[in-house]
Amino acid sequence: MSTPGRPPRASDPDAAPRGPGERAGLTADIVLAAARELLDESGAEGLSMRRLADRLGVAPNALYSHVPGKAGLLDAVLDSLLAEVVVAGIEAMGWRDGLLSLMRASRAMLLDHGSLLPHLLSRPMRGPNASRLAEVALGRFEAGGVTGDAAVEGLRALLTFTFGSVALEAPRRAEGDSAAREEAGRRAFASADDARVAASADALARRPADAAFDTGIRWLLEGIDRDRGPATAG
Amino acid sequence: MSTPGRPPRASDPDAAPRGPGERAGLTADIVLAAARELLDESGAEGLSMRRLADRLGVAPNALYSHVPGKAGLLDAVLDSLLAEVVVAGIEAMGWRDGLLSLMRASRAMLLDHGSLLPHLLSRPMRGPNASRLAEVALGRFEAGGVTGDAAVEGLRALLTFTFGSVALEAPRRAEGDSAAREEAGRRAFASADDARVAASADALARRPADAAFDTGIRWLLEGIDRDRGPATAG
DNA sequence: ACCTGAACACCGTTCAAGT
DNA sequence: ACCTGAACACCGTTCAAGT
Repeated sequence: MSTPGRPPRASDPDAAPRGPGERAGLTADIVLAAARELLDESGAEGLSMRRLADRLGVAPNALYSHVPGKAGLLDAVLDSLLAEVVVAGIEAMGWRDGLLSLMRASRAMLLDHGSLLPHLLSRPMRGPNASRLAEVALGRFEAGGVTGDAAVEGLRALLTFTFGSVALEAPRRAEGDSAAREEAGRRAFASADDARVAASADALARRPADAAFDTGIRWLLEGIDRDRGPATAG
Repeated sequence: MSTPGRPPRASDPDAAPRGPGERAGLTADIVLAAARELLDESGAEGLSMRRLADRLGVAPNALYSHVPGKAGLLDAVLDSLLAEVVVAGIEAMGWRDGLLSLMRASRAMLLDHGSLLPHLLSRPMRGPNASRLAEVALGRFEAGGVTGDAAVEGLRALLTFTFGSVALEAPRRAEGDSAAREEAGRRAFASADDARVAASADALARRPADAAFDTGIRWLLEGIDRDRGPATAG
């Protein structure tokens, strides 16, 4: 029971097949929304142009009327995810606590979409939400008396650690059966030829706790704080 | 003028085509060496099973007699690259300088093979050379009075920063015309709605100096040193 | 401008068969 | 045990053509 009027809507399974020239009613926003659905369901590996087109009920190449290509689509998906990174009341926190909270929130979002990290790392981050987050971070540095190039270098160090953390953890979270894998790792380390590795097999195989992330960020913030120069204490 | 004796060697273009059952003379080491050649020539993107088989003069599926699959092959390639990470005289250095040198050397190797980093991050590092490097690092921590779980946590923090650094820099080094891209980034940041981002456009667009890596590692080492407890100073 | 059909040039891996 | 031939189930993207 599809509606009698043409053209048929995209993704309507009852619709008669479209011929060339018949509109499917796609827009860039519809494509982006469907891409995010597909991403949440099956990760970045499952997000292909062909599967996306299939879901929208169009031919694969129809997407290229609304999106510049796969890389550009993933750029848009990533920026829409960055929009969800928000730390309420960050201005009321101390500057170091505020930056820690911001990195925690970014890490949490990225861990939820870990399969997208390779793309994030390989592309320049210039979307509006990346810019907004950088602005918030630079504002917190400023509140702590860190300005100019020092703030940019500090921010880069925090992001380096944050991205490294997600890059190491996301693939392990994506794999199921983590207990069995951890045990396999423990045995592999324990049987190594290297004495200290064998002795620390348990710790080496153990997945890092969230607290280890906080600790690393705090070490960096401490270093940034000290390099700011002791004269500026307020 | 190929040698009259059969079976023809792999990768000999003059050889007559082989039928099923005729040996090509492959071994796992030959496959690994050819994979490293292909990697150096065209990066991880150019390293496909089919291209590798083509180079060796065999059918694509012939590789599966010597290698468990592409992931296992890349594991072996990575471990063979880790074998080249060596810091001469590391025991004579202070423990912190030794660890900094080790991270620098690891970073340099990974930057030279940046296209392999996604695979490194997505797989557990359990090869013999990964183990050897972990042993060296744990030995340096021990020399500094950091032992047990604290040493493992410290090493993980250093690797998190190192991998993050390579993950952010390698894609940008792989792209040519870096001056033009940097200028494009500068303009994008300068025209952002966010005031601090626009004001720091130059610094944000600038590629990080090698010194920024050293600084981040030193901050982490300082934090590790302090958390070791002040009583153990030697 | 938006969409279809068909094609191009690839992937990694598996299965059956030959020696 | 080692290799070939053929196939499966995919990719992203481009080109020409239709309305």
